[in-house]
Amino acid sequence: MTAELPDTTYAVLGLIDKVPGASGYELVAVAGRSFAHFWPISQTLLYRELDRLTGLGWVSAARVEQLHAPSKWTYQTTAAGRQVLADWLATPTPGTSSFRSGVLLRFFFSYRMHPDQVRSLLADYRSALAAQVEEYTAIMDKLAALSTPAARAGRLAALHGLRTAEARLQWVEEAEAQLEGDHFR
Amino acid sequence: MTAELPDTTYAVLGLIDKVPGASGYELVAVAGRSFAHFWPISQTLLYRELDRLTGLGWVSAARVEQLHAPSKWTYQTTAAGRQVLADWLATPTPGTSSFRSGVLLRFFFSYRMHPDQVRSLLADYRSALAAQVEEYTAIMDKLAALSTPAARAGRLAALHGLRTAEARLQWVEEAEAQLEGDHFR
DNA sequence: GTTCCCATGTAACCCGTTACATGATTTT
DNA sequence: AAAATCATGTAACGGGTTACATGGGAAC
Repeated sequence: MTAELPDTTYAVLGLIDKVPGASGYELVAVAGRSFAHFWPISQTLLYRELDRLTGLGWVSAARVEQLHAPSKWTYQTTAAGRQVLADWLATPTPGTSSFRSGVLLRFFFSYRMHPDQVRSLLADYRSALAAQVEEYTAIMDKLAALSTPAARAGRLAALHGLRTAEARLQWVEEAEAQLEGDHFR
Repeated sequence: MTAELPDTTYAVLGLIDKVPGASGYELVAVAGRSFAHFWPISQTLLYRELDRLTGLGWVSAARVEQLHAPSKWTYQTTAAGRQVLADWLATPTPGTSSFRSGVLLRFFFSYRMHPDQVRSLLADYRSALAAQVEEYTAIMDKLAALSTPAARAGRLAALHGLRTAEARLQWVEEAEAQLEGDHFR
């Protein structure tokens, strides 16, 4: 009967649970560094979820005055919030992750492009993927030192991105090989 | 000055260009079978784009009366529409594909779960990925016979999905191995 | 003295979704 | 008689985005 909240709400709840006592501003930064890779949220949205979560009584907000910076609100999960988080984590996940790729969409219509355009589309995709590989590798390196359960989870999440990007780089190779091969048929 | 239309508009435009003379109903079905895997759109949205495209003069609509079924509208790209499509295909793609994964989001908070819950999360993910492998393999098999440029593009798009799903299955293996290994530390 | 960081918020928009309505025709 | 297929559409909602506003303290 709980009106079906979006996963984003639980994402923010989980983040506050993970980083208690952080301000909205800090949470935006942490979200950008952590789960943004598989669950991006904008600043506006995060602040909206903060309001919702306090309204629901799942997190509590406390005003903190600062000397060398503006005053801020800090957040913590309540007992009710932690229970809700645990319940959400226990519910089976609708496995299908939503995915939209502008590259693949264009590639799907590549028969309407000049071969050079297709080549440059693939080249751009390759460098975007290479950047991803760098990014995920850097995250894993940074977390390699830590041995907490949270760090282990983060490392494996990054590994998921890494394996995905690597496989797609391999695909670029295959696609390029196939396109060049067809010139001689 | 062309007001920045969403990629979905061009997706539908490209589809009409690919399957000229199809009805909205048929286009919904074709979209579901083809680019839905990397660019899903609902029926309502597709019909809305049909209105927009005719309004822009990029496609023309013709009423067709049928004997054994209700009358229908059929669509074709105009010369202007084909030009717009070519222009869109020529513009560099903002490489970053948007991706949201409920599985990874939960996994990111897996340190708040019982080990059995993590196991079942991974198991569910594995079977979802296995289903994807089946799906993409089936598409590639179906297109293997055809040697048109469009079929080749579709086959490679499916291969992209296949390679991605395979890599993620491999990741599930790695994740499971790591979780079980940690029991003895 | 301008620019960057901290900190929170408002306004407007629209893409995309789900649910539902309608009605004819063909198949079971 | 019921169910599936063809065919198009309406209504309502909300999640997520971009752009912008504000204001103080710190750094260059």
